[in-house]
Amino acid sequence: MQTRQAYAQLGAVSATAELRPDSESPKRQLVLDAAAELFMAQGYGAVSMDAIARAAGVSKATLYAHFSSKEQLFARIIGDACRQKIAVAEFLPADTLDVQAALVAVGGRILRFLLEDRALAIHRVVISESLRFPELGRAFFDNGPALFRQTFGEWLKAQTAAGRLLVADTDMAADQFIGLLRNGLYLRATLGLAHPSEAEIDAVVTSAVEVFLRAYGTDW
Amino acid sequence: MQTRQAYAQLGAVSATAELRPDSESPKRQLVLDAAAELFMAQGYGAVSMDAIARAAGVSKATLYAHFSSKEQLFARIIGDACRQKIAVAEFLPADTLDVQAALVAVGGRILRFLLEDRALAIHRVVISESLRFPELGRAFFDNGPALFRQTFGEWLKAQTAAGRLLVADTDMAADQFIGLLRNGLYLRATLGLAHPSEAEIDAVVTSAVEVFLRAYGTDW
DNA sequence: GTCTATAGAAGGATAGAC
DNA sequence: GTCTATCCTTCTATAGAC
Repeated sequence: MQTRQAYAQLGAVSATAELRPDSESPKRQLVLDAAAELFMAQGYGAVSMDAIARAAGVSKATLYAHFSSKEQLFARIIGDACRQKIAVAEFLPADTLDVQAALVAVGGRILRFLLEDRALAIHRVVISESLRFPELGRAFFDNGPALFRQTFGEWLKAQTAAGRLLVADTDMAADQFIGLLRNGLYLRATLGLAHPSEAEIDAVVTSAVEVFLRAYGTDW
Repeated sequence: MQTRQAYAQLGAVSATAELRPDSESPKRQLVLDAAAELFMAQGYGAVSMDAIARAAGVSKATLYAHFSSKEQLFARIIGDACRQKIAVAEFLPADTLDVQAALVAVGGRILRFLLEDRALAIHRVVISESLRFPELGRAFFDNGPALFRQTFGEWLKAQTAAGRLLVADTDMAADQFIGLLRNGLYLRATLGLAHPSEAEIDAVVTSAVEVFLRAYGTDW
C-alpha cells in the first residue's frame, strides 16, 4: 500500500544525494558533496573552485568536465538543497482530539529542524545570495515556508471545521505560528551567537502553543 | 528641557555619518559613503576595493591611506550601521489607557522599519558575514533585537503592573510580538521576492496585536 | 574521463612622485 | 594627502597529454 505522504519543506536537510539516483560518475558525486559542504559553510564568494577540487580529491579540469561554471554548480547545489523535504504532515494527525499536544509536537519538530546546522547554513546562504541568484530565493520560499504554510493551513482549516479551533485566515495563522517559534532564540542561532539548549527550545515551543491557543483555541 | 529619550535599535537606519562629527577629511567621508552603499547592496565578497575607490571618486592609494584593509573598512561600516538607532520608546506611552492602540502604533513602526531597504540590506549582510566577522553578529544582536526586547519588555512590565496586561515572562512576550510581526511577509521581502503593500503591512500588524492581546490582554 | 600546467583576468595592497 | 602605476596573489576557466 502506497500511503500518500504529504511533506512540507522548511529549508533543507541532510545530504544532496537521493534526488539523483543516476550517480553515473563517482567523481561527480564527490564534487557535489564537497561543493555542498563548502558552499553551505562559507557561501558563494568565499569558496574557490580550487578549494572544491581539493576537497573532492579531483582536479579542476574534472570538476569543469561535470559542471560548466561555478555559478551553475552553486545554483545546482543550493537549488537541490532547497527541494529537500521535511516530514511535517505526520506530526499533524487529522483525528487528534488533543490540539495542544499536536501543536507542541509539530512546533517542536519545526523549531528543531530550523535550528539544525544545515538548515541554518542554507538559510544564511540563500539570504546572502538571493540577489545574485533570484531563482534561489524563489525555490527556497516555494519549497519551504510557502509549502509548510499550505500544509499547516489545511490542517488548521480541518481543525476549525471539527470545532476544535477557530481560525478564519489560515495563511495568516500559519505564518504567526512559525513567527512565534522563530523568535530571538532562532536569531541568535542564525548569527552564530549561541546554540540553544533543549530546555530553551521546549520553553519557546510551549509558550508559542499557549499564545496560539489563546488566540485561536475554543476553550481558553 | 531635556527629555529622556529611550531608543532601541532594530537593525540600522540612514547614512553612516553622525557618529563621527570629526569629518576631518572630505575624501574619507566619500569613501565611507560609497563603501556603505556598495557593501550593503552587494555584501563583502562581491565588492572590490577598486569599485569602492571608483564610486568614491578617489584613488585606491587614498582609500588605503584612511583604512588599512578591506576587512577593517567593512567591519567599520557595518558596525556603525548596527549602532544606528530607531526611536521606539516614543511609540510606547507610559500613560496610555488604550493598550491596543499603543501596540498597533509600535507594531506598525517596527514592521515598517524592518521592511526598509536599508534595514533589509543590513540584516542580509550581517547574516551573510556573521561567520567571517563574529563581532558584527554580536553588535547587531545587542544593539538591535536585544535592546528592543529590553525596552519593550519594560513597557510590558509596567502595563502589567497597571493591570492593563498580564505578562509573566516579558522577554518571551517581547520576542513573540516581534515574531508575530516578522512573518512570511518579512521573509518574502528579505529574499527580494516582493515589496509588501501598505495594506498587507497593516493586516499583519492588526492581526499580530489581536493575537498578542488574546494571549496577554486582560479583557479578551 | 582524468590529469598537469597554464592562460587570462581581477583583486588586495603598496611604491614612489608630487 | 593624493595620485599613477604596478606588484603579487588568487581566481575562473581551458589546453593538451594520457
